[in-house]
Amino acid sequence: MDKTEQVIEIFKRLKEIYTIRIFEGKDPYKVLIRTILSQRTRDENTDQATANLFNKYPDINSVANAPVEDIEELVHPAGFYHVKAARIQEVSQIIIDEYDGVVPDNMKELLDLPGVGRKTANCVLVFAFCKPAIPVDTHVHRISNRWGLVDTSKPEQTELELMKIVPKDMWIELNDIMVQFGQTICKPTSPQCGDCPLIGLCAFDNG
DNA sequence: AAAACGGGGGC
DNA sequence: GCCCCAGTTTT
Repeated sequence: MDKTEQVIEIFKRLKEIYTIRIFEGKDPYKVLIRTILSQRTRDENTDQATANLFNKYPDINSVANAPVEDIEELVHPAGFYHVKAARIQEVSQIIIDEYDGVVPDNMKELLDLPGVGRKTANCVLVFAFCKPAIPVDTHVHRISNRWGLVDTSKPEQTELELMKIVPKDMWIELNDIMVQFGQTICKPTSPQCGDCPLIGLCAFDNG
C-alpha cells in the first residue's frame, strides 16, 4: 500500500465517524473572519465569537464601521481579542477600499491582509473558493507525521508533501476531518490510540 | 529564533 | 493551579 492508498483508506474510515462542516455557507468574507477568529482557538469559542459578531454586524460594512470596543466584546470568547478585533476591522476596511468589498481569491493578495498567514489564506481559498489548497495547522501537521505520511518539521513542508500524496478531490475536506480527529482521538498529548479506528493504518506507536 | 497575544478546557 | 491549544506579527 503506497501513501496515497493509505490516506484514501484512512479518510474512508474517518468519514464514517465525522461529518464535514461547511462554515458560514461559504460566504468568502465570513469564512475569512471566522478563520481569523479560529487562530489558536478551539471550535466552541470560535463558533461563539463568530455568532456574536455576525448576529450584530451581519456584513462587511457594518463590521468595518462598528466601534472597536464593541467588536472586542463580541469576539472576546475567541481570545487574543484586542489583536483579532483590530485585525478584523483593518481587513474589512482594506477589502472595502482596495477590493470593492470583495474578498480576493488568490494567495498573494490574501497574504497581504493583516492577520492572514499561509494557513488562513489556504482556508479561504479552499473553503470559500473551492480552489486547490491544503491548510496546514498544528493538527494536520502533527497527525500527518504520526500517520507516517510525511516526515517534516515545518508546516509548509507538510503542505508540499501532502499535495503530492493526497488526491485533489480530498483537499477540501482534509483540514476539517483531521481537526475533528485531532480534537477527539489523535490529541496533541495523550492520543487515544485505544479508541482509534485507524489501527493498522498508522505508523504511530502510542508507547 | 523567540516572544507576545488570551480565554477556556483538561488534568 | 498549571499546562496546552484551529497562527501571525513583531522584536
